[in-house]
Amino acid sequence: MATGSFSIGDLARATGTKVETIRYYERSGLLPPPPRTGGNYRAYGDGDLMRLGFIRRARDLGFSLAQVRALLDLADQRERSCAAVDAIAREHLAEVDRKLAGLAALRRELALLIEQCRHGTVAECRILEALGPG
Amino acid sequence: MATGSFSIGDLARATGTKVETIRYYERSGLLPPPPRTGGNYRAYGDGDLMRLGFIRRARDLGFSLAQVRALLDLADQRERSCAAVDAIAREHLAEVDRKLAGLAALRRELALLIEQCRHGTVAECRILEALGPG
DNA sequence: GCTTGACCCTGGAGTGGCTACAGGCTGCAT
DNA sequence: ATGCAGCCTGTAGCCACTCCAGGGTCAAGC
Repeated sequence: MATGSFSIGDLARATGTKVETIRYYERSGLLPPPPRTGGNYRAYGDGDLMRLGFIRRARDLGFSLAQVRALLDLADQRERSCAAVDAIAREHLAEVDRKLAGLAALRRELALLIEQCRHGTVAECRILEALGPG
Repeated sequence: MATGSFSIGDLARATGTKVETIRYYERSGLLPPPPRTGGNYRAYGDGDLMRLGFIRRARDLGFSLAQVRALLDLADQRERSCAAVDAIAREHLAEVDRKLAGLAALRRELALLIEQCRHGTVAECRILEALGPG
């Protein structure tokens, strides 16, 4: 038997999502528009809870909403090969690796800059110097 | 003697910035509105070249435009201690470290997920499973 | 039955940091 | 005179939300 329906606030609490974000996901087509109560409140069911949970976990792993949409679409075609799912995940991993490398390089430069600070006046500041006339 | 003035396109090429971005910086108050030619073209000088160079290098290091603004303001008060400059840089470094840690953790999780893919059908996909009912 | 307060609704605007038009003007070479 | 690159303004779009105003709804307490 189905668990009774619940409000957007309940869904928000259950998934750690803000109410506005849930409505935004609905506008974006990630969540289907749920039925409404007599007072025009959204009435969600367990399916929505699962779907939103999926979205949140994927978002926490850094997938874009477009990627999440693609993953959700794929999840519905249960007989297909999961190669496409794997491809999305691998592409995302590659992107994360690119970001990590960039951020690490940036960190090195930034640390070097800070190291050179001799704590004098602004006029002789090495940090501003390094950013300066280049 | 001053180098003659040059156009926004020249400034863009010299600094590797898009023309639209330069105009955006002007709107945002990061670059002062330059004098105009008879035909209403922006006429930049060497000072602008240096200032935009500074902005670009700071942006490349990941400073926000608000931080860049603060650094530029500080750079003008040449007699002050550069402690404030140091503080901005250190705060940014800390932020970069936070991002690095988060991204590294995310990478680990993502790699684990992908590793488990047995390349079967979507129905038995471990990736979707891991994102799923949780 | 009435009030209070928490919750829900819609629609619109704002965030950062650009980027991309559309529609028109300028400037220089041919 | 003509063509074309480059410049001008103003506006809208991107991502993924987040917040707000101005209202409607509902359950609990008195």
